[in-house]
Amino acid sequence: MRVRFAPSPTGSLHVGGARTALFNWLAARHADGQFILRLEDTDRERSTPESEAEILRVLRWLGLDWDEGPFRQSERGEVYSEAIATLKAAGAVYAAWETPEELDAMRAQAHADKRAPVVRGRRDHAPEDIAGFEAEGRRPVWRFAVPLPGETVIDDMIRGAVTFDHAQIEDFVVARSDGSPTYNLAAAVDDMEMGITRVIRGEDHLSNTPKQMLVIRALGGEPPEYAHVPLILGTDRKRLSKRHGAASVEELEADGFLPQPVRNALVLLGWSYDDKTTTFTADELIERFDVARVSKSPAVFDLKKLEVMSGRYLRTMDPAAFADVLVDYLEAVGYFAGKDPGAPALARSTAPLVQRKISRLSEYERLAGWLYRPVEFEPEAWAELAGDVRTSIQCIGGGLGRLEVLAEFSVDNIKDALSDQLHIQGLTARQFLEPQRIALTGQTISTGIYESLALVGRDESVARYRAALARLAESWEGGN
RNA sequence: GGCGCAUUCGUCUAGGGGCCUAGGACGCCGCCCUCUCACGGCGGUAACACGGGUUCGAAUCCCGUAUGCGCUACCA
Repeated sequence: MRVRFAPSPTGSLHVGGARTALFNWLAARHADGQFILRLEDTDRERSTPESEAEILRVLRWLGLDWDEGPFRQSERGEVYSEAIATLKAAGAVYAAWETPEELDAMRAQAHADKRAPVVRGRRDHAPEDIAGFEAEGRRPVWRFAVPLPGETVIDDMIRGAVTFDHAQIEDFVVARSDGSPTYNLAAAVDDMEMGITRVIRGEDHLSNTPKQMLVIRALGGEPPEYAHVPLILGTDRKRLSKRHGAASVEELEADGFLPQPVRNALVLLGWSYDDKTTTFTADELIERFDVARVSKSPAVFDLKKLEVMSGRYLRTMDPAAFADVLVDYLEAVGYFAGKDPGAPALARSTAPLVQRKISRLSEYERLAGWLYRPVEFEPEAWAELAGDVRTSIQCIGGGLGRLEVLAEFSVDNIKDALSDQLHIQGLTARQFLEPQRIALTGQTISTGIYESLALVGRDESVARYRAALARLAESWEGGN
């Protein structure tokens, strides 16, 4: 089996495109076939090299390696010229001289008559008329002569038979007036020429398919199998786009998601293995994926679900591997810029403190940000302390007294000492420990208290406790 | 407007005539655990778009309606 992914490099890879790529890749790997990458860059206005590079980068990030390509349609001009010549020779296409204004008028009229807005060019111009057109510098487009009457049936792997009446298909343009091929010509020719046996693509291409089948047959080829997958929607049930938040894979990456859970979430958009399994390894996907099982109806992309999968994945990771991806991520997003040279090492040592608590790498800062700066109280955190200054001072002071004299500043010792102290003071763990957390971190949410204390060490811990106490004392006096 | 596709809990879905008083997962609600945030455990809430058929029997098949989406370019 030979499949292809054929994005147009006019932006970054969005979630829908990524899923299509994934489905194709899985189909190829499952059947031990080839996955071909082809850039459909015939739109010179919108295609950019940056976009192409980004798409390639993201595919690699997702782990979707291709066997052939990337091919660029912009470099295959001769192939299309030949195909167009063949079609001309076979009489399958004809020159059409209609001006844009005439075409608009035809379509407007069809709309007014409640008819299908199909364009059929005039094919009965007198030779002298044509000479006249040419004399004024006009060049014709070449339109495909859709056979009438007739119909084309797509035997879609997902939807079953879909029939299109030729009366509803216009004589679509195959070659522009400058001779360049249009999408429907180029895609058809490439699929044929590249020996593609199965086309898996978005449902938005369903109505193009009969046109491409017509071209392939006119060229003497046999169309591949088709599988049109439903579109992916945003939470407003509109086709997913930039305005739906993280709609591109690039953004998901920046938001701290790893490729494995992203893949897992994408594949489950429209496909399922059974009624229970929700996580798969890459190998399991390759073994189990079957495009015929893809659902017919569109799915809403739910970031929350991705987050859950991501969190689960992170938690099951080997701690060393987790530390690696965490540090790599922080490095990549520039987290260490302007920080102490020891910051990456610090991040690595704190990885175990956050692994169970975050669902995406970008949440690291929320929990561990305090480690990278001098004490700096979040307004809510300070408010919590200042709400009951006397108690806060008692708790922090009580904790300080124990920490200062601890023989070995280890997690276990800290825990024992503080637990003992809270009993002595007759407080609940929460009442007693919260002020400690705030004194140490300045945050209401942080890494675990005992681990955090042990990590920064006695000197730093004591210094932070004292600073908090001093500030509390000030506000106490100020308040009296 | 034309053509096409789709329609099961809020979301992703299982289901392909009797196994369905519709199953799972996420979310949500409650409880437990608990040093915050989380994690984890337990329990609960919640759906076959509507109307006709076909059939002994329909979420499953057919028709219609409604709604949504896609295409409707010398874009891809």
